[in-house]
Amino acid sequence: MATPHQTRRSDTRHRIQDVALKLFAEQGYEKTSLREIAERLHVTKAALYYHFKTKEDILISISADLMAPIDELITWAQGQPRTLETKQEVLRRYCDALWGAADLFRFLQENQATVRDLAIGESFKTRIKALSELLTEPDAPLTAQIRSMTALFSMHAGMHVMQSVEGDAEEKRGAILAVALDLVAQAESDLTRA
Amino acid sequence: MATPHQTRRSDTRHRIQDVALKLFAEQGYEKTSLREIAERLHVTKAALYYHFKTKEDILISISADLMAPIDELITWAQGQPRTLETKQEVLRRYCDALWGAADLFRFLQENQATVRDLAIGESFKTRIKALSELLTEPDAPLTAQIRSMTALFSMHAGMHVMQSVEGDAEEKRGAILAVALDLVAQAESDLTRA
Amino acid sequence: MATPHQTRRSDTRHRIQDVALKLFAEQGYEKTSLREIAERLHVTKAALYYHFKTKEDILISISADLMAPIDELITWAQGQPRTLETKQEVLRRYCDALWGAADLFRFLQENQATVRDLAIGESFKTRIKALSELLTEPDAPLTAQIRSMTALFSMHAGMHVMQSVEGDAEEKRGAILAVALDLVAQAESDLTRA
Amino acid sequence: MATPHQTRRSDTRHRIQDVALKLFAEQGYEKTSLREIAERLHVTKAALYYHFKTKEDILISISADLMAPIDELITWAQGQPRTLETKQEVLRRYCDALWGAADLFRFLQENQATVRDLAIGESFKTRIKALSELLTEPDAPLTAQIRSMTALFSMHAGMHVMQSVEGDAEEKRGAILAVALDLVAQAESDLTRA
DNA sequence: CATGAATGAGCCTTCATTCAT
DNA sequence: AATGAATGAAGGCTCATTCAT
Repeated sequence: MATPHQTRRSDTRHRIQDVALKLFAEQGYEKTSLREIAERLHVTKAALYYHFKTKEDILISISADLMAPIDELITWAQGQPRTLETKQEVLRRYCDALWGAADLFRFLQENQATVRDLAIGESFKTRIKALSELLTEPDAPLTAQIRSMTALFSMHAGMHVMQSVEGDAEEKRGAILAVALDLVAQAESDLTRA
Repeated sequence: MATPHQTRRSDTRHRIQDVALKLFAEQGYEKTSLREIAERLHVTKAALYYHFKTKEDILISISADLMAPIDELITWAQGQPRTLETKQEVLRRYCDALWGAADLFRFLQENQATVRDLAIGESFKTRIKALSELLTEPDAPLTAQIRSMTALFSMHAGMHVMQSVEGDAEEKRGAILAVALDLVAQAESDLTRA
Repeated sequence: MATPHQTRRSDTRHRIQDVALKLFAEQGYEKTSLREIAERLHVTKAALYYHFKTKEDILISISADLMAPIDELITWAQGQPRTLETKQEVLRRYCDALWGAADLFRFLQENQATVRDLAIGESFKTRIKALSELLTEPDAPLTAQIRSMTALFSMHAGMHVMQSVEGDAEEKRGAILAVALDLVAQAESDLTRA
Repeated sequence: MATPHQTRRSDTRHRIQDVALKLFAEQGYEKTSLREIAERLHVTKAALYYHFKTKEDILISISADLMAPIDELITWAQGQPRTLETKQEVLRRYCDALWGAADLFRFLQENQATVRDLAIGESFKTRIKALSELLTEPDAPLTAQIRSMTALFSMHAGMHVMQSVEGDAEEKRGAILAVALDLVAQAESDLTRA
């Protein structure tokens, strides 16, 4: 039973984030103007600036919130032995994280050119690198490395691309994960074979 | 034996296309202004409008030129039996096409949000769909379909992402292709197993 | 024996005035935003509006406080005989007043365009006029009038400009005053010569 | 008989400069918006940006044009012996330059706070310093230095302030110059006396 | 084949100010 | 005595596009 105050307190702030992310994901970052965001919320542009310093700041705040699970995942994984089982658990958890913040990740993937010179670009790149380092060793055979990276990226691609394929969403997600798990397993056997 | 006129005529046109594609790929479509393109070529913005009707038209013309190999590939494949061998040859040729027009495909991948409501968006989507239909059957098990799509998209991703992995470019390209070929092979055996 | 309340009450008010004057003098009136003033004081903009009706009102209140000595000087001088000795004493006292409220006068001089359509513009102009009438007669020869005005303005200019000249601050101030005193003396002899 | 082309060619550019300087001088730099300038010229804001890169650029271009005589004066004077006669000639010419670009100098004086962090601020400061070095020696007695600087600044002040004094404009200008000339003469005799 | 000049729409951002609490 | 939230107006600037020459 939250007090009305507390509830309303950051209400607008959250609504801005929600609408912004929705529009950013739907239309792209540059094509979404602050005017549009403001209008959807029935506030003025200036109101946005009360809550956020800049347009980019809105995005940063969204990312900071939604990226947290990824960070936790990375931290957790770094404390685990680098076994196949760990790697597969990383993928499973990453899959959850991805689907849990689908809009943000869709945005990140579809706006790479834009994101590249925004602050969150570097921040995202860093996480991807950390993840890929958890899945593969720098001295592994090339093919193994590529299988691992493919496992990672197939999940990114899978989120939006597979919409053309018919089937239940949950089922598809499961299948995507299964393929990814298979890929790291193969990568692992590349290692022993080499 | 082209007339000097003809030669010079397409010269500027081509230079515009080259510079535009370079900038589109480097900075993104929206962040590249016609002013910038014109300045690099030491002509005025108005000159661009002599050669192209709109900004988008520049992109369309580039795409029309560079997409031709893909169309040929699709046409060729549609006349072949849908065997594993054909599918793998599709991937091999697609790999060539991708690396042959790397800037364009990099652009397409990094500007999806933008491209989506440009004419070339639909045009590209159509080709991807045609390709994926060549690689997989709609009634195939989900996992097989996903493996095929992953084969396709891993090559897209591979173009830029693998730059962080050390190794000779040609070698990496070979490895990426090998993994993709392997994926369709697995997809094929999913079929027989089902 | 001020009550604690009273003491604290004017505390914030004064701090606002201090910070505002400092920033106005440093950066100019328009380039100093209320946000900036508020931030320096670790209060909100709205707090400023508790103490002052408008931005201009802050300036007016500052000016009202710091201009008092000038008013006293004028009142005093108007009761004196219009001798050279009086005029020189006016300059001496004006010099004190100027240095005593250096920030304000620096602000007034460096923001003339702005000040012109603020209330204090007129108020300042009135005082300058009063002062100049104390130093010179309307029917005096042109040169005499100019010497008197120059005496006045040289002190304004002197405050900031002479910082490039090396030397002890007090010494410079003395020299500036000396030159000014000399100028009115010359103005006076212009009179008798005419 | 200029060709219509040549005449019209930079017509707009010049008209922008004229209107801008007029408004800058009348209202101040910050209080003059590009919208206002554009409206007076019956063009759009964007047209201004065709001719000038930024608002500040308009000012810079104006200053570059109107400051030329000052630069010439400085160059000339630096090639002359540093006699009293030279110094007085400097003042005479400076007086001409000042009245010839009265709007610009009025602007500079009334917008010092603003000008300070504009490019032309430094540029103006440099010239003033050059001029003052022509009029006075760094090792001269303080009073002499102040008299020289006062000579210089009295002319600045004189341009606008003396409007309150009645009398023919030309006559007033002559008187102001006379007082200034007198001041450097006195500065010079301070030297020999010391 | 290309330019010079201009436009209209729109963008992000900042500001002084208000008002209920 | 002060704040949190919001507003309306405006500002400088950039962009794709047009058109007469």
